[in-house]
Amino acid sequence: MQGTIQRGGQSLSETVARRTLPSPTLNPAPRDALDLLEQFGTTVTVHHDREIHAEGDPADYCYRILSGCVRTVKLMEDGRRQIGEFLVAGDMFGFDTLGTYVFAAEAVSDVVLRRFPRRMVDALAESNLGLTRRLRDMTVVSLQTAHSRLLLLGRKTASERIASFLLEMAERLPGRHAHVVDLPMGRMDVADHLGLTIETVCRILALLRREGMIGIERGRITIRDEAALQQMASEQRH
Amino acid sequence: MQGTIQRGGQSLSETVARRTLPSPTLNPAPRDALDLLEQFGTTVTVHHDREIHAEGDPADYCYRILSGCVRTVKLMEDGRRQIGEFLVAGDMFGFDTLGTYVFAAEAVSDVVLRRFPRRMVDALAESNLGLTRRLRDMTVVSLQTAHSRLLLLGRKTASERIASFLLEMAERLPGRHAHVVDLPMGRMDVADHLGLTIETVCRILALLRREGMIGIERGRITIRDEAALQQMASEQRH
DNA sequence: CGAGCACTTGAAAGATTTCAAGTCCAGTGG
DNA sequence: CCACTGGACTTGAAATCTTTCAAGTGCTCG
Repeated sequence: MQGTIQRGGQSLSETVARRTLPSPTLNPAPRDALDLLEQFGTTVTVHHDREIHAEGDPADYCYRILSGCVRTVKLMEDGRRQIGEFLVAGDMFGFDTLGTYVFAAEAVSDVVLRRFPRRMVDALAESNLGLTRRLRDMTVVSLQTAHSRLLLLGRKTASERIASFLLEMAERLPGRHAHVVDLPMGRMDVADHLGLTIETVCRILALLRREGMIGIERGRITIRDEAALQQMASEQRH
Repeated sequence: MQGTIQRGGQSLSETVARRTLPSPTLNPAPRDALDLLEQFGTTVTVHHDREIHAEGDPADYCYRILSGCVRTVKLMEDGRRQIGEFLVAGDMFGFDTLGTYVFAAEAVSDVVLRRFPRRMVDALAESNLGLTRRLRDMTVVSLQTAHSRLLLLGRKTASERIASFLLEMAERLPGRHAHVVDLPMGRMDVADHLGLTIETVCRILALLRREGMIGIERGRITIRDEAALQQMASEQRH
């Protein structure tokens, strides 16, 4: 047993704030097709451990993360939990969906989101090929990430999973130093992402610390020997 | 250690056979946008255990399976292997890719494929919104499937994985009787798909047999007590 | 200062894996 | 036609990795 869920989950505390367009130039020819969505977005804040959307909800909105960290969650009847991914500033979610969400999204930390009505996104995509392609590419990248995680969960050892995870977070989390990783999520979240128990996560981290590969201070990990970590991660051939 | 790979993997033994269009009606308004691809397809045969495409290959082709079974494979340096999914008649693959394939595709059994040049697919999608949407939906479904597998690999026990697998195959494999499952893949493939060893797969199957839930005869599994299997699979809440 | 929660660590229990033999066929060659 | 061989599949026993069960520790907050 693990993964007692503290789903707070009622309503978003919405700090609605309709944003003005970046620059009222004549033809702003967006660098990124996704910019087209911007004007239809609303900024909302979701607090730590609150639900953004539930699994099975009608998929009415898509989101881009402005700040903070989000987890996608699948739950089993008995409480076992799998966190599919952690999403951070710049990441988008809610686009890869047909009808209803197939997993919940929850705020790991306090989170600021840009929220877009799906019908807007769909309508825009209908008429804008660039956007359509962009959305498709995003989905494809997600799919490829998921496949890498299948390998991690199916075939890697606990140490390999932790090492992989730390390296991934070092790369993706915003931060001044690439070697200082401020983990927004707790150990339990890490465990439920890597298919381990919280105790195993702690023990392996302690092991890595004893080996001098990392430093640990209150929710902050310092990577001391990246090469050793990379070796331990046993990344895939390709 | 597991997963010694017998990748045969040189060339496709191509039984090229350009197909004529189904019916030369005036405006055949396809029921399925994917039918648009049909005329650009080539039929090829790939034999048992041969590679269809390697991981890292330039993604020049997409495929639809006409008959047989295909596995998608990710390999680690030391030979550990993860089979992402088994694909059967009607399934498509090679569409969810950007540039190069991120996993290999191999023929589990002798396989007949309809092969489409990617540049054709891309070109058609460029001008046909229906096709674009269809491709996107396919990718989304794949992504959702992958997320369910993350839960299976991350949180389910060996018995639960095997039960889930059997039920899934019973549903997806073509066959007269839904309760008679002719598995095209060997135990090792099952193991590498479910993140187990071949011995564990055997033992759990034997267990299910002793419990009267299934029958086993040479590559054929008979489902004797579907309800019990479903219970054992502990499917997700939603 | 005390409570509560997140995180650690230790020890025992368990689920799978690893190591080792078989068994069972299907196909081969005598 | 039938024994033989090799590969796939099974099964047993010991070894391991992780988990489970149990206590701490150490912050943070009230």
